[in-house]
Amino acid sequence: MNFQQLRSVREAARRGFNLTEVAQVLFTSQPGVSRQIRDLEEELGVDIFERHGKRLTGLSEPGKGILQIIEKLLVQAENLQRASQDFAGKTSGALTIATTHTQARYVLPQVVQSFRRSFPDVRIALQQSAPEHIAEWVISGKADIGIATEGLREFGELLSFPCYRWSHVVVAPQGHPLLKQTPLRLEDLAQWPLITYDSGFTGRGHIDEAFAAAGLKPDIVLTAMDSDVIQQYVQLEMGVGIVASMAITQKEGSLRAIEAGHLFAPNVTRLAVRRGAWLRSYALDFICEFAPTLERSAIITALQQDQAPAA
Amino acid sequence: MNFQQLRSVREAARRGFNLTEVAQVLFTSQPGVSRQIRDLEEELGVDIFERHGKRLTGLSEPGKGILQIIEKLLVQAENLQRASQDFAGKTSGALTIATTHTQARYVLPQVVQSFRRSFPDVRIALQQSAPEHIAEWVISGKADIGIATEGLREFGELLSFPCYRWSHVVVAPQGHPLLKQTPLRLEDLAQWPLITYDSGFTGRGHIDEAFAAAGLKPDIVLTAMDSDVIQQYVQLEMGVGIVASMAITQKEGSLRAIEAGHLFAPNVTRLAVRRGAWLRSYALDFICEFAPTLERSAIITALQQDQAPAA
DNA sequence: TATCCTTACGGAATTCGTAAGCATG
DNA sequence: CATGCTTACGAATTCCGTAAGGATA
Repeated sequence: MNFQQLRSVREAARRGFNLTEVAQVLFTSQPGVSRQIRDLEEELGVDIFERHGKRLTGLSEPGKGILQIIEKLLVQAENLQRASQDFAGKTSGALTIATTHTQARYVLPQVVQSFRRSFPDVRIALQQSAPEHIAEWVISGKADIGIATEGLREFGELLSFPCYRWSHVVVAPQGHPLLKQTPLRLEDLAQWPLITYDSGFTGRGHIDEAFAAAGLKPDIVLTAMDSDVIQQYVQLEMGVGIVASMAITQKEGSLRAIEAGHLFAPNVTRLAVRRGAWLRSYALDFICEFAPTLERSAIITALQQDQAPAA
Repeated sequence: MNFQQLRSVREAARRGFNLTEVAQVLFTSQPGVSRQIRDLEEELGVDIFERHGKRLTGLSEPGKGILQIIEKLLVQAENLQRASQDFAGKTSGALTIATTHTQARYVLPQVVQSFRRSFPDVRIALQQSAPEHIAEWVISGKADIGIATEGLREFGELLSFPCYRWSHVVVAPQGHPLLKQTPLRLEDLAQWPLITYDSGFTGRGHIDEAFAAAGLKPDIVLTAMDSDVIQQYVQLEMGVGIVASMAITQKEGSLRAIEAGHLFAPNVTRLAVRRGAWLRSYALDFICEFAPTLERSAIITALQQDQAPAA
């Protein structure tokens, strides 16, 4: 049993059982991968993969259990490397953050900027995608940190912290009748075509809930993943926008914003890391910078728990 | 990085940093071990061990953290082997049970016997020792299962289950005056020289507590780890014995027993396994046989949690 | 001085990539 | 027939044990 064999198995499962692809990812030859897997199967005495003739088609039933263990083992192997780099005083490394557009565009810039000043040798990668994929990236180890408002709490493999609260804001073109309605009511809002986030994004859930609770059927004419896109279409007078308050930068030419915290439930942006993973020292610094309410020691303690307490 | 390097480091820490000894345990040469460790330290860029000149004397500060990760990694490696053996349908293997004399002598025989009938190919090892060592053995992976009445609950690394309750029994030679005292009171007992377990063994704690709570100072003339030894000395009329009820087999010649459940707090024998460890299928069977109140699925679920929930 | 770790060296085993062969969809 | 896995083979590397050297308590 060796690490190359284990990596081959893990990668095969991740890359859809295509060993040619696995070989490329692992910078080795395809026959090499083929043998790594065969050798491991032989040593363990178990077929890890289902085969149709010569092609791998999926995991066998035991293979699923074995893969779980292999993943844990390789996580520890990566932890070992990272911990060592920390102990060796290395200030270089990588930090991959999976997050949504709103965070990446409006919230992270300041944090990233100050982080870069503290750790100029760390390469930062912002992986932007949908909340459910953010969780996936962190769980698989492709991202070190996930930041999103939705979709991070449902996973036992993740450890997530609340970071800050925010509320929604209504945006409308200058001179729009809604701007005179004070205080703004949901009924007023429901009169107009609306533009907001795709479902599952950036607090969209709370928007739907608020309208449903009021027995209103809003006319949502356009949805997007992206606050900028929404505001762009508001500017084109296609409707009234509902966006996260962070997305209002005061510079949006003819657009005007109305606080809507009283209409929709407040949102909490969360930061998630993989349970059992070692975070490089600078990653902890990043987290503390992003969520100053978190204690460094509290994060470390929580990370020790490899698994969620049973319900 | 390879497994032999990791094993060398773990074993060096376990064997008091004597590489010659490590080499013997790992069935390899001493220079080999020396190089494994040096290579790993070089690759990780961290000195894992403290050195005085050429000799290893202890773990470095980073080494402590690194060792923790290595231990977790190697546990997963062992899990992988065991899980594979299960999946491969292997009915052979080993089962090491660390336990106290009382369990090994009076409780386990039936269980072991029936287990042997079900799994004739499994080699069973009973490791008999003091409760604190039992925990140690299970934590280090040298034993699969620990069974004891005391000293298993204090370790976050262990997952322990209550198995059965029992109480103490007073034993005295035939014709002893105490046998007429009905019901038996603590005050009566305190009149006589007593023989019971060493402190930390087999519910001794509850005995001390009971006397202390009653403001009595018992005259404990002899202590032993072992119910047989205690009864032997009672037979020699050196005093009155207090032993676990399981140790009364009805065949002890001239000795008579008196229930003492009303005098001392009841005891619960617990069974412990290492968190995060894979238990061979037959080990689960053994546990269920030993503690029929436990559900197989409940054990598996609990084992998934690698770490104790934070306090 | 006895124990213990490191260095040096050479043979053996393993590893790995290329090329060819064969099954699958 | 194009893609994908296996087998075969040879070169290069790595691994590991023996023997000798040097430090420590």
